Amino acid sequence: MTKQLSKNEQAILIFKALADPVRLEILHYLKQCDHDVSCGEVGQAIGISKTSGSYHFKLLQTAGLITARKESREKYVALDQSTFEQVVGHFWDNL
Amino acid sequence: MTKQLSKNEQAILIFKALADPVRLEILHYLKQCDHDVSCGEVGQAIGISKTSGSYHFKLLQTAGLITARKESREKYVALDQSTFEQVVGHFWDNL
DNA sequence: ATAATAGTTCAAAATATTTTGAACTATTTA
DNA sequence: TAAATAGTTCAAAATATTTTGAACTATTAT
Repeated sequence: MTKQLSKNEQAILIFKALADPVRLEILHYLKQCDHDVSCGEVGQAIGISKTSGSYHFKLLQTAGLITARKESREKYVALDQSTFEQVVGHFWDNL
Repeated sequence: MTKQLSKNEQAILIFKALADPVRLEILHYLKQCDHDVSCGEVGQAIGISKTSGSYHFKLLQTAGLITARKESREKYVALDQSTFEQVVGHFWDNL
């Protein structure tokens, strides 16, 4: 059961997720990929430990900025711009 | 001499500024005002100390989310949506 | 000149976020 | 079955952010 968030709470989640250089690097890497890629690949590409990666991917996922699918051992992630558009697009209206 | 920021650094500054409930309250209050208002008025309205207010107003100002003008003893602040539009509007393009 | 008022600055304390490494689960390969 | 691989979880350590109160500047009012 995932708690239902208000517009503001959701916005804060997204802004927090975006307010970090490592996570922007992740998103930047994902943007260059048309296909979805494994967490390991991304982590290696930007040079972070897998523990740290796990932490950041979870945050991005919770914020709705990436989608993730588990295939056997690996987790494949991809950019999801739609949440951003929805929440940040109407940010000033909802404020 | 204010350091020149990259697009990403500016974006992080804005996202950090927006990733906080107190600062969203400030922006929310400012949104309701057509005129600019004193820091004291805002602080009182949302119930924060003036020291804390000073801290948050500085952050918002640095991020370019508010404008400020000093008139005699008081500092009048107002919403500035334009920076947000410029930086966040092209966020995915610049990423 | 003295008081009061609006806001800033500073350093310390309180909180929150991020990184790290070890131990863990689950899956695949030898 | 045993070893290797991908990722998660946990708690501790390292950092970063936020709050607090006292001391400060500058302006206005008595």
